[in-house]
Amino acid sequence: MRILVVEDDTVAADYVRKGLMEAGHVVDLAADGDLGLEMARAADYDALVLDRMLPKLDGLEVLKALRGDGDKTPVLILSALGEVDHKVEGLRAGGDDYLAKPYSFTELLARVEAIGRRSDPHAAITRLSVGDLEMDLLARTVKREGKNILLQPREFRLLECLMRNAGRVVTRTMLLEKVWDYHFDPQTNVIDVHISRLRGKIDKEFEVPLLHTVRGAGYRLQV
Amino acid sequence: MRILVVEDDTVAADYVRKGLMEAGHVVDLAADGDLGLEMARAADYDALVLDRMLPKLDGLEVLKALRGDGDKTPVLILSALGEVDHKVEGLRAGGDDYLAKPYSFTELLARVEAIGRRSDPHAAITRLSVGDLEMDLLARTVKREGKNILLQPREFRLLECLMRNAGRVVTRTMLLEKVWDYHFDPQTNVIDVHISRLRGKIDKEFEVPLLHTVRGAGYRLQV
DNA sequence: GCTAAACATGACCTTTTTGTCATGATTTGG
DNA sequence: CCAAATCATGACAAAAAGGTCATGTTTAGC
Repeated sequence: MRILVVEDDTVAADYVRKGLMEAGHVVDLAADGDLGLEMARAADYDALVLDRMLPKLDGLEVLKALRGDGDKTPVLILSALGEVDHKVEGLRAGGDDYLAKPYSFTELLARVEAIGRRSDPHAAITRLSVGDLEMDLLARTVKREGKNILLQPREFRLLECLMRNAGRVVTRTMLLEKVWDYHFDPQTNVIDVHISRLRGKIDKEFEVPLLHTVRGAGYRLQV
Repeated sequence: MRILVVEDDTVAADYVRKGLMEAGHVVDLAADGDLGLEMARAADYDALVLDRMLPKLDGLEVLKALRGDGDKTPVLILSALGEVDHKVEGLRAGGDDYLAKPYSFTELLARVEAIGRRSDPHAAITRLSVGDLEMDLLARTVKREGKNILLQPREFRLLECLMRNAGRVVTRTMLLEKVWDYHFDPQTNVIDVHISRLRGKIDKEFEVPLLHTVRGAGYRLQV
């Protein structure tokens, strides 16, 4: 299993990493919340061990940010705060389990393996949403403000790519690769045209535009 | 959420049931391990709350039996035994979480909802297969004998409809409704044509045909 | 404010996909 | 075994989708 441990206490972090590695897992470490969130977003882990108290970005914030992305990676929250209310808070924020310090490593291992076990590798995401824009990958439908929007296949792929990278700039090169399977520059303005057509469907008739142009870079989907 | 509580202490059981019901869940009770196992097998619960110590059949045994069936319903183990080793034992047996008595109801609720949450009711099917024919609804790909088969959108919908009803006859009327959204007879042979084209792709070059004609009725996909 | 680059969009053409028709093959009931 | 019904399939036509181009608009640097 690939596990990301986000923990600022280097002694504890090394201890946990060593133990998990001996149990046959691949372990990455992040020392603060910012880095942890970034790593969790970048790679696809089977489980996260997240310290509650972290520099820069609090553990709960990291968790909320991930869940906000639609990321369902199982998370074990680790904390010195053993009170019931804190546990409840952690679980409500989207945590899968909560372990209070001091903990035994055996228990941590058992719990990480328990939460990771059922993170079905085939539990694919079937829905995406950005603001009031929703996409159902299975039904192949798109809605905004609850109203159905009819997209052509290519437009659908384009929007899917943008939604999967919501909040980030998607470059023209990325679009050509992901949406057109081109690995070269076609020297035409296909992208511009399809962006325009997409805009006409998802933004034109609505108050706030979601599809933003990032001059010189590409496009970004964001509220 | 539908929750099964297996607990012999009627006072505790009622207390838990009352609380869960107030939180908007549907709760069934079982007073011993035998009954609990039987009920868990019979119905499809979103989560199980399983007392560790039970008359007739021990909680861990119930859990092992369920996991042995391949049942993946999330289970919260409840127990007076608070020691680490027991927790580990419970989690190793396939439990998703472990709560030691005495527990606060709020925590129990949070934990049950946490483990149940991921057994997503929207965990839709994303793959279909009939014999060596496989369909990935998300990737929109079809394979037979591991070889990729390229289908047109309408052909894909047609095959999907047939695969979802594999082994059963799918009538022409059903096809018109599900694949063409026609609620009348178009008086043409669209179906015949598309069935023919589909056959050319999924059956023609293979040993055993999967797409069978049921004269006067419709078609059936079967090995 | 002018200019060049980058982007937006309407019009048009090409390709792909879908549907229709005609014809031939197969099945079933009498 | 024959005729009618049912189904299969190749050829063609219509419609839809995708792409290109030309032109207009916006932006950033000077």
